[in-house]
Amino acid sequence: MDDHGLRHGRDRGESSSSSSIEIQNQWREIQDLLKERLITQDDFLWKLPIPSSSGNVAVEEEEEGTLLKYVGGVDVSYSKELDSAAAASTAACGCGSLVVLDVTTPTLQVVYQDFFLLTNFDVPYIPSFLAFREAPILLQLLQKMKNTDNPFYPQLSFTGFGLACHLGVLANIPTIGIGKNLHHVDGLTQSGVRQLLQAKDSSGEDFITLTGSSGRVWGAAMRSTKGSCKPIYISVGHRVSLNTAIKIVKMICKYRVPEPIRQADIRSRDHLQKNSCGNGGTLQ
DNA sequence: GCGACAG
DNA sequence: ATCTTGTCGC
Repeated sequence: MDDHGLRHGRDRGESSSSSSIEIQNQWREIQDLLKERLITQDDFLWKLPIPSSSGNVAVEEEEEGTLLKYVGGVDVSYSKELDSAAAASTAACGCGSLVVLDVTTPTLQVVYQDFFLLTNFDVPYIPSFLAFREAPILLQLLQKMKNTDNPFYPQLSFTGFGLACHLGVLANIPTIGIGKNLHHVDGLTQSGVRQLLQAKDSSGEDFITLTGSSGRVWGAAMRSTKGSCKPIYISVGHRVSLNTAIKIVKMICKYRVPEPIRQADIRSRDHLQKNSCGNGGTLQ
């Protein structure tokens, strides 16, 4: 995997007993380097399919470019015995997934899926640094498709919140991040979002822009379906503008969580469940 | 200083 | 993230 010279501390042969503070300082440096390479505008020319129940694929009329057809979704599920039982056995304690949906079909058909079972995690989960734990797993799944010239290789991928920038830059793929909860950072609060969303309620718009106290635009909060009062959080990813990200999210929400993420989530959890505990170590 | 804190 | 029962609604 080409990591463009960005390696985790442990890979550079540094002491594995680095303190959490030292690790975080290293990770912050890497995040700063990745940020320099982040593209927050559209850098492609795509025709977006328009949702229709007829089964015929309509596209936005005036647009030129390639039809957006294959959209990926990634996720990592964890077993409850993450740190105890599973760690000592051969059972899987985690599962990374990559799914690809054909968004030109009315049902948003899943046309590809692959999994990566984990028997241990060498990277801890630290808030604000989620990507360092999950991105390496997902990069391998993407790289496997690329190496085999798989025709379903995603033109764009949905990721969990906080992974979009990191994974997008390292895989050089357009990404949109989706969160089910707000990451409290840069002055952003749950109650602040609720208030702004409530105020927007009457104006017809169903989303608000998330601007931190630093002035940085982190993404948007939106009600993805009519019935949901709890918003989803869309993060600015790589090579996709926020406006385009919102458009794309709107066209692939059968439920509150956009379908690529939802399928990646459901299928990784299912695959993990079938390959843990009782079946651990004895199943392929 | 303390608490809160995506997955 | 995961644990866990029922329950309410389309």
